[in-house]
Amino acid sequence: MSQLLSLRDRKRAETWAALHLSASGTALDKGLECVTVDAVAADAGVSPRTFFNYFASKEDAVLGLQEPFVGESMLADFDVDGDLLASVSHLMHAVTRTIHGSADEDGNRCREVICRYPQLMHRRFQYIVKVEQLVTDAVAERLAQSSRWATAPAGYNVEDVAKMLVLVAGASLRFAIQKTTSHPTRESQSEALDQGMELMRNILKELL
Amino acid sequence: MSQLLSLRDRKRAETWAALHLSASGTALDKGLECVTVDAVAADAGVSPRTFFNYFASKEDAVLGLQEPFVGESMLADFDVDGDLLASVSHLMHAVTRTIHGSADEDGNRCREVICRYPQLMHRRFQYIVKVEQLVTDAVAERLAQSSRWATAPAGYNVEDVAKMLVLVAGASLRFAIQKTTSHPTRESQSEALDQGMELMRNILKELL
DNA sequence: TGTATTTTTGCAGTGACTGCAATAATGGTT
DNA sequence: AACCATTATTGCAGTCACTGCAAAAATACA
Repeated sequence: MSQLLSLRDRKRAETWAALHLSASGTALDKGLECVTVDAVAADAGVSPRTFFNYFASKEDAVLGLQEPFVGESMLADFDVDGDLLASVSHLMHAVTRTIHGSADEDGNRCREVICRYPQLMHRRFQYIVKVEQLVTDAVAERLAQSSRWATAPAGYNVEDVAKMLVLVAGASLRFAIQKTTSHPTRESQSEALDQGMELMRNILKELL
Repeated sequence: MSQLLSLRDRKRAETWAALHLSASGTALDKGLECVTVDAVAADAGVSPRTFFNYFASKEDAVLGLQEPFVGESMLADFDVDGDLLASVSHLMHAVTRTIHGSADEDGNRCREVICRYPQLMHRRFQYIVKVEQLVTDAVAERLAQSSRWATAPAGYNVEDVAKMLVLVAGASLRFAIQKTTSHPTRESQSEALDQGMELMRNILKELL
């Protein structure tokens, strides 16, 4: 188990976690203004300069953000011919989770920090923009292979359709995020996501 | 004409424009890394400290960003019982324009800067989040007075419906923004907005 | 053990941004 | 014109995020 990672990788993971834990903990305990790179680095037992080997900014450390990626497993139950909106929103949800390198227990802590310091949401949105780009590419690839969607409406291409799908599906994701961060309840975010999708359908059915 | 504004207000407007023009001009001519607060302030003939009386950050100066607001005139042709999605997206578009204090001719310059330095888009998104909040409140108020929308679907309230409407309408706005900034054509953004809305309708009709 | 690679670290520097208090400019009043 | 209240500008001193660079330490590998 501990041999799956080399000593180097294990230490890296430990330092990453120590920095993130110190940053988010200090933010909750003493306030975000007390979170300085120097203090966090000292708390984690590394030099301030090393901090930037792990995080591009102190906000990233507080939220434990990492570069998002589209994993193979996430695309497994992506069905172009099924409920496309649901597929896309679930894919976005899955990829969005990859920007949080921390464990699930840490999720509530982060949500609490974001709730107290909404400025941090902005930084998270930056990452979500990256998620949108990644998912758009992945969706476009799937659409291009589908007989139904390979040809887009006149004046548009497959990338446009993918982009629009991601933006619309992203609406329900953002709805779910705003709901769960302003009301830090126990209910899971994927529940909120499905509820948001349902509300969206209800409204749109009336409007189209 | 020049008496409509007091001397103080006129000078303020001039200094604002000088700072913004210097910042965006330097970004285009010499690159964004050459845009420093000191240089911009000197170029505009004010002290560096004064710069921060006008802009909260140097990015704001480059893009000429101002606090968004919902004007009376924007709500004039908002029709709750008509094409609600179109109404909301047009309202969002109108409010989004208020974050750009500069004149229309300056729009292309800013789009060019954003195109060359996509990091700036993030700062703009921060303002768009504010736009979303403002428009959500305005829309919720209108919905509450409407007989059709005053009662939301079970489990949701009017604010939820307004939020979702804004997010969905925002999707077509973001689509239009991405289109026009990656392809800085002459066609107006409101055209792109309507086209995006049309694409969204086409796609959603197939999916609902 | 020796060597190549990666990581950490210190250092010195740039530049954004802030609070504060003095000074100057402006608006309105007598 | 003279006077005062309000508001804007400025300099100063300081904090802190973030960077490039090169030396030193840790790790991997043969």
